[in-house]
Amino acid sequence: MLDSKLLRTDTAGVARNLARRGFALDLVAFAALEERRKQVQIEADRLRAERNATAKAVGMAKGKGEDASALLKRGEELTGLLGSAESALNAVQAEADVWVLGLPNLLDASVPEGRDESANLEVRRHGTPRSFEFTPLDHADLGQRLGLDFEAAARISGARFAVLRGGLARLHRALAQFMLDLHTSEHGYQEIYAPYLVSAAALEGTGQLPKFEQDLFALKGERELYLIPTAEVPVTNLVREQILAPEQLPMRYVAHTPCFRSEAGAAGKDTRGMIRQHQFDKVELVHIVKPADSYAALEQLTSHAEEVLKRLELPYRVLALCAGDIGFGSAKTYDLEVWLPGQGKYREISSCSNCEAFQARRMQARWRNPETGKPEPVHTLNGSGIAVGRAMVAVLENYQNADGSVTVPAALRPYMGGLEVLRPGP
RNA sequence: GGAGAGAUGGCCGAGUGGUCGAAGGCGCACCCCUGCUAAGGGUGUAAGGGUCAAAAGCCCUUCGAGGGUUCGAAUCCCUCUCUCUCCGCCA
Repeated sequence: MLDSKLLRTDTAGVARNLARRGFALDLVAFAALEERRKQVQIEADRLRAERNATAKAVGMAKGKGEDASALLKRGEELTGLLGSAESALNAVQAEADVWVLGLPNLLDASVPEGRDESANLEVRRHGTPRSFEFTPLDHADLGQRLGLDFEAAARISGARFAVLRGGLARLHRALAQFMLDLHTSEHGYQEIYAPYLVSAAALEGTGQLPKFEQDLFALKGERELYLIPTAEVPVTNLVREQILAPEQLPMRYVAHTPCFRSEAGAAGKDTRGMIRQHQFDKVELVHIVKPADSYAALEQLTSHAEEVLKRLELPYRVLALCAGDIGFGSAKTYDLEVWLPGQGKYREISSCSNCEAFQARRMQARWRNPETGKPEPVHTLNGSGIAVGRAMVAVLENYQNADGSVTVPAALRPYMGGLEVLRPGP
């Protein structure tokens, strides 16, 4: 959510910034709505003030034993007027809320111009793609003989699910454990176990609702609950409706959770393999920081995600997403892309974003700024550190051998009971 | 799943229809007193929103949430959520 004061005082500036994303802010409609809201609210406040004063006067008159019938009559009138004024206010307010909640975040000045992913800016590269003396397979072919079973998953759940067996299941677990250990013991994160089912309010806080409901899995039943699309939702919402002391910041959290996405808009994309699934695991990093520190924190968080790839010795590159490709709630995002020999290209494996105060305002997550003495929104950041399923894909493809076996990266061997090579089963 | 109790400010806790945003205490901040320590006295101490260029001021909202009764609701009625206790079941 944008700062409503800024939206009102610098509407043109906001519109210019949002235009970089390709988002057209309708200035005329906004001005009209705002004008209407102002009038209706002033009128409702006025009526309520008079109603309160009248009611108080009734009490005093009765206390003194005076006749209050004129006041009672006026009170009745006011209650009627106030009722309609309030419903008018609620209507305008609801309209304004939907409007404001649908606006994406402002972009940081450093975000490159551009309309789609082709304009993303490569910031740096690490590692060199290995040259193969044989034609590398993609993970789906390779994995089939190692225990990657899409057919079984289809029978159980349908398309876009995977079953992992044996060594592959363990490799998957090893990756998650390795990442958690790295972030908790070397990068200073607190590990979090959080709910996988969350309320609509939590999703509104991090920005998935109201706009992106079609990407979520909602539960049937009386309770309005959704499966989390990322641990960002429960973990960032840890600070919702809180006023934090400056000493509590920064907070750094890491959580390993499954993520559930309906990917409604991605039909036909990446249908092969386990690149795009309805369910996948991710190790997520979240920072809650003072506003002045958030861009330093973004660099730091990104470097923590990169460290995972470095230790796994996987070649990757870092992209600064361009204006048109950046996510709804983010002011600036770096994507990490890992090299996949099977596809012969770099593919997204992590996305690290500074949401500034966008989510904090929606969640009412604040800190007490000692300089002003006032509660002010914190800044929130999140990033994958990293996607477990895609990391496994990258390991399989980059570490494959001519005979269809896969060498276990050195960093993972302690988590695999010392196993050095995953071999195809019979 | 069954039975019961509860939800008030940073915390504890009073308040069952009127001048209550809410007594009292604790905590915290500042000041005074006391040559240290201990004790004492005073003042202040919520969040959100509107108006305003901004501040001050003024106004509105908020006593778990939503609805209702009433001129007026922390207080009465209904629904829901959450917490606690006991029983049952359960990983």
